[in-house]
Amino acid sequence: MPCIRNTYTEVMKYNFNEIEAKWQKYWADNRTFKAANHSDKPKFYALDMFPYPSGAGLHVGHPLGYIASDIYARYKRHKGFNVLHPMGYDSFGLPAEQYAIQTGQHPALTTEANISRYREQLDKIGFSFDWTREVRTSDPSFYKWTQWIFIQLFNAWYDLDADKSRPVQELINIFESEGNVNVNAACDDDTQEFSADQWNKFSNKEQQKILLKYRLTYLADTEVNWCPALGTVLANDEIVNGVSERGGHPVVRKKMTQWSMRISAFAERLLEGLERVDWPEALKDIQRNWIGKSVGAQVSFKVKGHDAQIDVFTTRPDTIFGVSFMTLAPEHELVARITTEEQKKAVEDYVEATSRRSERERMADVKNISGVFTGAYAEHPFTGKDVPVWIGDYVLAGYGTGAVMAVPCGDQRDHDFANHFGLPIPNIFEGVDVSVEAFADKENTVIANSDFINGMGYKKATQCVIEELEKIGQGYGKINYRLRDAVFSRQRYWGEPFPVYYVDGMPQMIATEHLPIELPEVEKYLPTETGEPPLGNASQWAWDTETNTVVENDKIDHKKIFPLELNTMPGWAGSSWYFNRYMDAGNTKEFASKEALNYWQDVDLYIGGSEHATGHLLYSRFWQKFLYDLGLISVDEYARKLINQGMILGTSAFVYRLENSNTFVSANLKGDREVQPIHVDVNMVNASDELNLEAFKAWRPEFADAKFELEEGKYIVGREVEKMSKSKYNVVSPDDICSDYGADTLRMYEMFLGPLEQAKPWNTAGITGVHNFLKKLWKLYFDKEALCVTDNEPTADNLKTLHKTIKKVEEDIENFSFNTSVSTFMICVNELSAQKCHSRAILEPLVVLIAPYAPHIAEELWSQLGHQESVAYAAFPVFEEKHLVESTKEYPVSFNGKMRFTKELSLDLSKDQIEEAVLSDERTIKQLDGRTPKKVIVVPGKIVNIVG
RNA sequence: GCUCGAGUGGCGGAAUUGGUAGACGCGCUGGAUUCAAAAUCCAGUUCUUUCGGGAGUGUGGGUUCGAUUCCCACCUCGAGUACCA
Repeated sequence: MPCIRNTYTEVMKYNFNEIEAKWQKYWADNRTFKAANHSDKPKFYALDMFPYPSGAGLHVGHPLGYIASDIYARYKRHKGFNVLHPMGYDSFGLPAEQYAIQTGQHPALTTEANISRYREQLDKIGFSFDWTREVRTSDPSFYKWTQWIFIQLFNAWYDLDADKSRPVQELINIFESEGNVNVNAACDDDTQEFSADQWNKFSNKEQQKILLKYRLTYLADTEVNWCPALGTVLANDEIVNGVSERGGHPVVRKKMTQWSMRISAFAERLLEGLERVDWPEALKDIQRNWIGKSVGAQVSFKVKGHDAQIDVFTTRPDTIFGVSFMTLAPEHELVARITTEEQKKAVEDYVEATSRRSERERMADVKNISGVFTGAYAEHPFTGKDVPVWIGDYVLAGYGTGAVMAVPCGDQRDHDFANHFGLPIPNIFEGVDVSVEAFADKENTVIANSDFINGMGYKKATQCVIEELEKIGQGYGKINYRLRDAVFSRQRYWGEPFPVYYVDGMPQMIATEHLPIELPEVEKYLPTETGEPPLGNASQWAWDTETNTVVENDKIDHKKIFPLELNTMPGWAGSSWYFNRYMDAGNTKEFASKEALNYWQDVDLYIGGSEHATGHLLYSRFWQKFLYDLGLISVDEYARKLINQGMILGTSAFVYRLENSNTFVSANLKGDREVQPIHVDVNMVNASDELNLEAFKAWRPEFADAKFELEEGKYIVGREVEKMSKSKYNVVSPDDICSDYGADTLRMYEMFLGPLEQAKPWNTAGITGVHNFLKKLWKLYFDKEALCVTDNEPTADNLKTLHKTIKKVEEDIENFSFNTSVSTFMICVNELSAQKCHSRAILEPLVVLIAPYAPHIAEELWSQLGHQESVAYAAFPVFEEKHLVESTKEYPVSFNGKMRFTKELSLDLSKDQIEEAVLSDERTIKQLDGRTPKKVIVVPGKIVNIVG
């Protein structure tokens, strides 16, 4: 028979599992967090970077940012805002496809399963997401619009005069009436000039080819980063240290026909926009760096004996009289043309040798200087002197013009090259020795031996040289960007298909009303035997222009039925605009309605990792500006404020095996002995770093008969902070924490670990502090029997504690200093417990204060206090200064800046009265030990400092 | 190499515009309660000390009545980038 009394007291315990399940169900049933697209309230859009749903599930590091944004979103609801706080999945990607290759399981199935698992985990943490707006990038209803935006990009060009994107039809109109002579557009470098007449006479195919040179997404032969192991190309931001970011596979340069995005057209605006957003300075720096703006000049050198010129970009036109040779990249198109007979063999060998070297090898030996003389000479634009033309792999084909004017006295690489090959190093600097190293200090430059710019500084000389170059038609001022156009094709299956088919080799867009073009079924997810992307395996992947449907490949007749594009879009396609989709996620007619876009405008708070600095966060800004240019959205920077949450690191545990034995030595006994550290699962180690020996023996067969050297009967593991990962056995799952301590404890502990932006190690041992705090909070409301909240008038101390807390917590949330507000709550509850406060006037506002952090316990307490509605929309308590007013101050009294004692004095006292009171204190007399103070500093309300 | 950022107890970390360094929590020590344990509660916990004090926020200097905070130089660690002309 159950014991009634016992059950009754059980009820009054803080039963977090029951409470959390109850309120999670309540929120879901009542759609508590569904946001309306119309409201009298001010709007607030709190966004998290949506996750890729991996098979491993979430570990405690993942939700950190989500918890922070959730606290902020909940806080804003209390503050009377209409809050949009959505979540979704970036569900196209490599892992699901790699898994499909291994198992044959369709990526859609694994993705679906992973999403369910993620959702389950997220739900357990009690987020206030509006799930009615969920998006998945791999869902046809979503990627329909990704394809739609792609078509808009195809149908647009960049007008540099207007500095915005415009429809291609307008460009065609210009071509028809005046050719391209007056067009100032972002286009391919090899675009030739033509008149209206010429344009009108071009064949349709020729016209299409020319237009591709202008379109914002275009098909072109490009040098790409080919990763053989992954069987696909990679963008620059997907390569780290010369190997693929995912998997660390080698990457080689390869020329391929690929879709590219003309992001370079937006370089200046991407730079400028950074000035207007509240993003971390470090992140802005990374983007600025990546865009890599440099101001200088383009200079043309005629090649002697050839009808050719070498264009170079230089940031130091002022040093043009210091040129003693030129260097071309080995891949430079002029190399073959201008090389003399005598040098031909050497040059060809060198070009051949460098092309065979991988990117990584080239990077690895930057110290080795290599190059070959072409035998050709260029003509200095001012002096007319012969300038020998060399090739060398320190010049990159992909930057600037792929050629440099070498000024060995002013550039260290040129200096090294000149030294190595015995080339002259003419000095054009006043009072500087350049025999040992180059002089690159612009600020202190005084030009000499340089004709019309002698005696000038860097700035003036630069300006003069550019003017002179323009006069003789051999150069002009130019700004160069490091930012390259982004390759947009991937030779993969699990990505958005392009809405593109090919007629006579030219890409054609499928009309938008026929979107989405859904991914076809394939038997194998590997490239075809002929090396085509996986979509080449699809038997039904052709476009019928009459029925406007996807049909069988064998029907292709190149008259009415054409082959479809075999590449798919990269991972960053969907994430480049998803934040706009949340504003109107269900819309089937538009990517989002005008009303919704106008109402929500932009993201007020965006939280995510800084690893997306040069990928997602740059591409999405580019797409936003493009959509803005077309008038489709009303803001050109989509995220006002961005915070990078720091990574939560794992605390790995190690055992130490003696070399060539099966004996494990406790951490403090290893001494100088040769030991091999081995990761052990952190779940087998307790809070005191003590290893569970039985669990360890059972962990793996080879440890079954392990022997141990123990200290005081215990095996103590070594600890090290590392990235949290399966292979390091240091992963902690939020599910376990939720079931052992509850979601509210998890949320508060994650915040309590430290500042949001900072990387910090996870250590489950510390969680009891936060958990105990919640139990203590609970006890303010319940004694053993029942609710013990009274209607008694609060005391002055009660009010002081409450209002101190309101003030601090509000400031902390506004400053995203969530760790300190958790401390503040602890202090508050400690004080109220000591005061034995059970007054409703205090405890009710306290529930609202803590609700953003610990929403489940807050809902339960709120309802126990008699409220029928959710606490989620209760007004945030208002701080009242009057409760904090003090009449006295505990003054710290310092001697020469060192605090020695404190003395309580009335705050009404004047400076002189304070000084007198302190000087007459016996402790002062003792400290001074007979000396006379030289000076007494009194800051009323703050400190007293006695000097002498 | 260049560009950022960070160094505070055994640990995670606090400290408004320069004004009581180490809040809060973990861990540890002692105590209460308990048959015992868990749980809970109380006290202590930077180092050093001859118990008067003395030293102390990576190191060395500087500004100031007073510096974790501002300035200069250096050291260490982390991140980004990598021949960018």
